[in-house]
Amino acid sequence: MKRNENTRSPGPLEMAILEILWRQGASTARAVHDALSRERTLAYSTVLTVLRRMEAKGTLSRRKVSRSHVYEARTDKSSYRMSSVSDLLARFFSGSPRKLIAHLVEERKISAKELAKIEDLIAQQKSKKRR
Amino acid sequence: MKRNENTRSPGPLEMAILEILWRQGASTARAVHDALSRERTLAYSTVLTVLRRMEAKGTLSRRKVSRSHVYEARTDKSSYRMSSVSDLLARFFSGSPRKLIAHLVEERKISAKELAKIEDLIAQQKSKKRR
DNA sequence: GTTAAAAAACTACAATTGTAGTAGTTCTTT
DNA sequence: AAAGAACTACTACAATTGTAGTTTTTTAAC
Repeated sequence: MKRNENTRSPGPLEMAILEILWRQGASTARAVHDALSRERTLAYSTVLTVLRRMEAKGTLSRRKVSRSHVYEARTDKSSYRMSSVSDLLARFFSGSPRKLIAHLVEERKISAKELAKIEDLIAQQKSKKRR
Repeated sequence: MKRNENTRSPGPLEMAILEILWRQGASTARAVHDALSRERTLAYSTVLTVLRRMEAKGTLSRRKVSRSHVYEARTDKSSYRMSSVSDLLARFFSGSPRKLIAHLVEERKISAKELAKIEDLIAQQKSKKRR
């Protein structure tokens, strides 16, 4: 296929696993499986396989701790969030944060209280800039 | 595999095709191929295959126009944008638009001029609410 | 030490996506 | 009508992802 310069985003199961690792920090396959099992039914070996693959791809790191392995996300949630926001900006708002904000205040119904908080935020930011 | 309740998001090529259809409206395979060719090199048959698949999946509709087919995105860009924003909110901002806005004003360097425009937007929204 | 439990590794398969070659149809233009 | 051009359809294959059974290895408990 020659799928060069791969930036394919994680599939749903991979994403769920990342989510878990972000939430509970470095975890064993068992712990990940347990967490996933709260939501859906999944064979333990399935989890192992996916963890192994993610490690192979570099998404996760793992280290041996006595009998088992402990997996950890290579990227923290905030980096991931950062690039997700960038993606969204690029894709739908010609890269302009302002346009996204406009979309949010116009399209989502935000309470007056929230709007006030937002105003505060911006005021703060403005004064921060001035200093 | 039994990949039930499929919400798998479009792959990069599919996404690029959607992008093109959104930009130029309903188009023939030829037109899509031409547009794609401006960016990368792709066999015409590749484009045809993907268009056919997207139609099969229901992402696109197509209708015969004389010799060729005209493909059209079943979902417009703004719906797509809407759900992308919802996704992002849910995934990283516990569903709160305010938190996303906070992230934007804090993490992205926004010029004073932009900040002012944003303030206007919010003021407007507030008065709209009052009415 | 032998056995049982826990974990990891190996193997396999189906669906999806990217990619393209090739064969068949249909329209246009002499 | 014959040729050629423009399209579509058919077929195939590799990589990725979801899914899980089976086998092997490791460790803990008799």
